[in-house]
Amino acid sequence: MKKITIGEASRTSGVKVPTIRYYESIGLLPEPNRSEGNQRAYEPADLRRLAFIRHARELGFEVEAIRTLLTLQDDPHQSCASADAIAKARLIEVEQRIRSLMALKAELELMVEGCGHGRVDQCRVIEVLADHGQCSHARH
Amino acid sequence: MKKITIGEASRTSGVKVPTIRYYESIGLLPEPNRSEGNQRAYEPADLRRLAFIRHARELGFEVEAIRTLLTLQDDPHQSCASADAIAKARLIEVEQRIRSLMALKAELELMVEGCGHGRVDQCRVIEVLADHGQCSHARH
DNA sequence: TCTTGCACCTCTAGTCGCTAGAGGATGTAG
DNA sequence: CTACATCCTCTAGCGACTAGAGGTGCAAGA
Repeated sequence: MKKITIGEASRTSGVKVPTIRYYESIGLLPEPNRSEGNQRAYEPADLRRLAFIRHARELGFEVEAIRTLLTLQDDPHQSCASADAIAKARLIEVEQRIRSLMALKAELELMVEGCGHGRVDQCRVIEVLADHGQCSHARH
Repeated sequence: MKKITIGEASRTSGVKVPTIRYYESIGLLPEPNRSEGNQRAYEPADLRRLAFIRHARELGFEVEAIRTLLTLQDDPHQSCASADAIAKARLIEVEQRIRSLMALKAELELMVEGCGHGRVDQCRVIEVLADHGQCSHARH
């Protein structure tokens, strides 16, 4: 049973060293055992937990949501309704965000296309920003 | 020439009062004249500037980008190449964000659909989070 | 054995764009 | 004149890290 240093944990999980320590400080990761020289010594289970956290963060789950998901994972006999609800809520957020970004994209495209590449006083980018009324009236 | 209070400026621009003071503190808005009682007294030009800022923020431009756009607007004889570049960069950011959110949406949908609404140990949501290999290999 | 040099430790403070709250002054309507 | 809303400044907090200072541990080469 070789001990896993924080650096190895970082390399295998793709989570930066200070971020791992941060996760520990906010209680997402348990405090690992320490070596004689007071260095963190992780175990495979910690690496799995770290991978879980990383994946969830990549999917945009907030730390509090991840905290809940982790407690669910820790107790596999519970109903998964909460996990389901958290994922659904995240899905709805993502869908809304996509919609608003699409509207935004349309408006930016209009701005960029309309730019005559001349001087600022003819610039559609500046003009549109200065006058919301010129927008294609995307909801924002 | 009636003086415009910060509250009126807030109502007409839709920017909250503390946010207006914040914009002043970081130099996006000029320091307005003060009334006898030391209250800010805005002028129409300030309201236009505030509207510009708000619109740009809604489009997701960062404060530093807005700072540049504002200096461009202040000097209309400059080339609008910078404004154009800033808007284009923002457009690219938005497009990338949309792409990554679409991938994310697909993965969340798989998770949610796959949830059997039973116990956690059969929950696809938890399972997928725990094992990245189960992803549809969206790039993340 | 010594030394070099990297990885580790803790702690504090900074990032971005606000937002909240304390504690007090001013302005306005009845 | 009294409420009460609005204004003022100032500091601290949010989320999720990130950066840096100042120090210790450890493994490998000379």
